[in-house]
Amino acid sequence: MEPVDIFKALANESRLKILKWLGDPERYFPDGPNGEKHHSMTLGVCVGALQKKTGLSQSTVSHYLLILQKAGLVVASRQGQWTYYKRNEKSLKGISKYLKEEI
Amino acid sequence: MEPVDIFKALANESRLKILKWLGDPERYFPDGPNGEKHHSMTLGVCVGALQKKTGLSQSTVSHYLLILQKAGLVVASRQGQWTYYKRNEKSLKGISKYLKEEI
DNA sequence: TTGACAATTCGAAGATATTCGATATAATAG
DNA sequence: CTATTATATCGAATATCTTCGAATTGTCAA
Repeated sequence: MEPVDIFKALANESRLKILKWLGDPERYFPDGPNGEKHHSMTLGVCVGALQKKTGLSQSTVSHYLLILQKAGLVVASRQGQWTYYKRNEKSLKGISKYLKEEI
Repeated sequence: MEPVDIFKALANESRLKILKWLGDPERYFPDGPNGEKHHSMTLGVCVGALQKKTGLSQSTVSHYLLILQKAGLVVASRQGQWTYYKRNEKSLKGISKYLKEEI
């Protein structure tokens, strides 16, 4: 993905928050989307949990996650009826490096 | 300026190019806006030179430079009838650090 | 002071982004 | 198989961005 498209994905408050939350899911999602405790976070965070935390509609969050995914900033993995999203640390490091060295 | 506004400023191909050019004006503007040689670049690059290189209209470039300025990415200094723009290296380093450490 | 040049501001058209509710698809539980 | 839950896609309204040409402002030289 081109740098400009990555910056477009980052140019939105909610998407920026989602990225931040995905950077430390244990901290930002201590409970599951429906209040369950003791759940694993290795796969990432599901759409419903992100939807609740953003306060946006379900369709908007799904759309935003697609934007982040197309930009390479997150990766999705479907597990049964859930889709889990995690951050792509490499792409974040990459764009940070780009800003420091190529701009 | 908030990170999201900085990313909005970066989310445009022409503005990204302008920033890149301002990072090495001697290389990207060997001649002045009207073809003169041997001109100083310590003040930055004037709007006309950027306008020619982008191919956009003069008003658009002026507008874009204001967006970059509001985001803190460039600083302007008027010198007679010209306005010179230079990069604000500190803000670029800052946003790079933000991406690496706070997101 | 007037004319030319540089830059900014204004007003508007078209394109893209935001955001929603409704609908469709996919997976699971009964 | 059917109802339920999770997510994705569709269609549309509104907002913001892109970009221009025209008008305005600021500066300098004759």
